[in-house]
Amino acid sequence: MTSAETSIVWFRNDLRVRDNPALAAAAARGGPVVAVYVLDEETAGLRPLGGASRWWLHGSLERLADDLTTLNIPLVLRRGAAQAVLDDLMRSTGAGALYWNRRYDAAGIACDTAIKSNLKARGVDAESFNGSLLTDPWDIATAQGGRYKVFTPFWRALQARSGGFDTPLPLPERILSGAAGSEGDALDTWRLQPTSPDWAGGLRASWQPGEDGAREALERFLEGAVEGYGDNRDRPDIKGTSALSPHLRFGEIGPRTIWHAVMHRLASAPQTESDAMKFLSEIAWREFAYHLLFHFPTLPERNFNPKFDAFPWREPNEDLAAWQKGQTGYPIVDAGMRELWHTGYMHNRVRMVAASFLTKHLRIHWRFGEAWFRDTLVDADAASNASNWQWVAGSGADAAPYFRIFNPILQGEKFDPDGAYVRRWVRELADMPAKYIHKPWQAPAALPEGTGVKPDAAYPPPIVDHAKARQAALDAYGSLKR
DNA sequence: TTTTGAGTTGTTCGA
DNA sequence: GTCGAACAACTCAAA
Repeated sequence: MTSAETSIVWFRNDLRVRDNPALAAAAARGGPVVAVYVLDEETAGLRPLGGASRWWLHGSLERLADDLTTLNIPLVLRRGAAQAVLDDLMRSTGAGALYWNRRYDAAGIACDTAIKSNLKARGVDAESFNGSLLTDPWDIATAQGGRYKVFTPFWRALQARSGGFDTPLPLPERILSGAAGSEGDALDTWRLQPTSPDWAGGLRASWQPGEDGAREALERFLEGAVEGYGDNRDRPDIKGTSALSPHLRFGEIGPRTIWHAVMHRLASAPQTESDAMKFLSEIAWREFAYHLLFHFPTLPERNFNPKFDAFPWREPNEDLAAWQKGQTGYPIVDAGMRELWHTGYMHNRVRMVAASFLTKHLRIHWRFGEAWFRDTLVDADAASNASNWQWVAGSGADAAPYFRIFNPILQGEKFDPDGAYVRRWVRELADMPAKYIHKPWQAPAALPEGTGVKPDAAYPPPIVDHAKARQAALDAYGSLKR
């Protein structure tokens, strides 16, 4: 192995140049480095990217290509089955090493394992790293060596290991150039962005994909909203969260960078400790989701709790469409679903209410909600999306007791007290008095001039009655016991 | 092996 | 309006 040999870094969900272990390892070898991103829509079992994710990916790859250029590293874009694409690239560049950061879904693991054993058999240096988690899922185990199924003990175990989290890696030195044989596609030919119709206007206005956007979001959060996070995080009418989720999803920032930045901030602002730890526990929920996905690979498709296989779900019908379009007649639910459609994002509190509404009030299987979120969320993440949907539905790990059914009216009144969030996303209700904003069907027919439902855009009546739907859900869950 | 304490995010009812 | 209890058992994690 000579130092002049080319190394390849296979980028996946780690679209950053800082704190990127695979890139750092390639740079450390001393020879030229080629970066590759493979749009793999062929390997069996890999889930296709949703529309919002494709939009984000386009922007993120553009930024990554720029950042890599400053390091003298070309980003090669190739389309096809990863194994074949990488074989071809290894041959044409004469590379002697291939490095990547791990993924943890079943199909991804199978694909990577096959590629690695192939390369090793040919004497190529193939190595994988942890680029997206505080610790690999197999590094956290119960006292008996098992996997955690309850969050709180997992969180305690994770904190106990926090001294062992790797320090974020610095930006690599500028690389020796000279890689040849690395032609690829032009990004535009992948058509990741919508054209006709162009539905991405709201996404463009809301987000800045890429590593710079990720670091700016973290800095903004640590200078501002982290203080008071514990309470404000539940308020969709307040900018009380970090909005880092899509950046984490694509690996534009890693959890170790976040962990260390929070700890650094705590050193100078100890009064924010409980807020900061609350925030880190949310990062830990993401870790927990990956822990679950790794140890229970069927999490995205099958009930974690098999008892739920007998649950009497209703067939998805026009109620599913009403939910997707934000036309349920429950303002907090509809505001969330419309925020999602417009921006590719929904506030976490509202996600819970909307998900509870689909699975409990409408009794539609969580996998339809999971699929919709996967297509429309810019932060759609196989582990978090599946484990959170199952948590809400009651079939997941550490799930809420089944009788815990969110009341969409109370949730609205509690967490959007003035109705500002509803008013923003449900324009029909913009002039509705706060008293009725979360239950407009109770508003008197004759409201003062200029208030109430705008006549030109009727807001639908509730598609189900809360009390009746709640009872029906309780009865359905009760049937599982027998 | 057995025991014990605990478990993200809530709602409703009645006093 | 406020408050505590009931809602159900069950599984997990650790001693």
